Amino acid sequence: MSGTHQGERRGYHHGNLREALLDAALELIAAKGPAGFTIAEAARLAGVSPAAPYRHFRDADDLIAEVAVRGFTKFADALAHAWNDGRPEPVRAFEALGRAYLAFARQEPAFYAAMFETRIAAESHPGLQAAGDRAFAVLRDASERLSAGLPRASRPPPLMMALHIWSLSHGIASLFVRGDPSRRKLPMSAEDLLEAGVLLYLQSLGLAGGHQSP
Amino acid sequence: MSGTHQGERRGYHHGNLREALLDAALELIAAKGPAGFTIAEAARLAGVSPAAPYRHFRDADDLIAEVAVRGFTKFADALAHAWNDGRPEPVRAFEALGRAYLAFARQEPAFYAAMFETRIAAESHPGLQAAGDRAFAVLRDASERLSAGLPRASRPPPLMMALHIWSLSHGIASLFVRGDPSRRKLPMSAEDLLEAGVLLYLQSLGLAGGHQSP
DNA sequence: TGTACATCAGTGAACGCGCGTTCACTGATGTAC
DNA sequence: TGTACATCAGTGAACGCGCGTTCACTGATGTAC
Repeated sequence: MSGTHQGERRGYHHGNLREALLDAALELIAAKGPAGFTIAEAARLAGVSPAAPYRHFRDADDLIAEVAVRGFTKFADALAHAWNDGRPEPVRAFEALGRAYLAFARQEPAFYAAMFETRIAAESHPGLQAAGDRAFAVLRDASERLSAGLPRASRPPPLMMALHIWSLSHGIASLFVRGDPSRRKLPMSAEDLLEAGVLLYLQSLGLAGGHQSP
Repeated sequence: MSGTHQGERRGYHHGNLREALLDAALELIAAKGPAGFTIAEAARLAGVSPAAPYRHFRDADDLIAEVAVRGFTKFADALAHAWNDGRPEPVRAFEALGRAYLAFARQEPAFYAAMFETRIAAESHPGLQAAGDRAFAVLRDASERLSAGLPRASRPPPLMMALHIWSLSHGIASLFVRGDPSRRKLPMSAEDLLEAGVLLYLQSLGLAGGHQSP
């Protein structure tokens, strides 16, 4: 994935500037937050004049939106892989999904920040809304599957269930996972906190019937 | 100089510049997000030269941290008022607490952003950590009260319970409540989403036993 | 196969801008006597 | 009560900086014939 790093100076034409700028943006966001990113510095990191990025992106928001789109795509893939179509067993797969959510926030803080901590209007960048929807769809599908195993009376709307789990995961990720100095300490790991929360939630629905999983 | 607010120009000395700068910061954060705030613009809004703020704040982070401290204080008050010491009845009071959480995020988006969407290190500003802790303590105390009413076997650690509710509330607030164009639409109100989530959660503990509250 | 030409992608210089920050200053306010 | 003086709080000019953005340009690449 690194793409362009070793001494393959290609002379006048960079050859892969678009990708190099997206990489640079990730690096800068990781180091200084989404607000610390500038087009000029990304160009410098890519070894290119400050005017060059304008051949590929309209402005900084356009570039960050593209980072967010790619982040959502990776995110959706990671969630789908963890859910694994409900195998080997829906409740366990659902817990794996939660762990994958936090793992992404932990391992890809720059993507996560571009996806959730910027104020770019989804309408202005067409693919963005769709990419976010694809990630959410994994959660919604998983919720539907879990819900289908319940007696009709105690069956909650799967969409609501997905929103609850997403909100809980995002809340834990943004309060406790990020490596920033401003985050506060937890008496347990974020993963354990989320898993306990999800288990209690499912328990109230009659799933995961009360056992404390080891 | 457009004059300050109502003709109370006090001449050379502003008289209340510190407060005026904090107000200006709130206004700017509300309009452009925490990243859009600058000392120079706050000075302009307060009708004062760009050097004046340095008599009161070391730099922009120092000012924003002070906004965050005041935000946490207001937030703690609002939560405590809603919880009302568990009256008239703990579960209902707990739901009121959740509504108060979202109401604050909705009505004071600038405070909320200063509190949760900036990257100021809590250690660098001494009062900040303490102010945040005071707000969280309301939630923790409420959780302790609820937990105390449970049979010892099914009693979860109150701290964990408070962290779950806080995370769920914060997740819903940051994903769905803010007035930004980037937020996505919900098929229900954020308040209803949170209330349903809290009820299901409490239900799993044996509280709020399964009834759908009107 | 070679050449002329079109298009593409990056250059480098320049500009205006707003910001952070410093400095010696000065008007206003408070206080000792 | 008046006056001298100290302290406080804001001024205004200045600086260096990095950013966004533009422009005519030019080297590199692709293609028609």
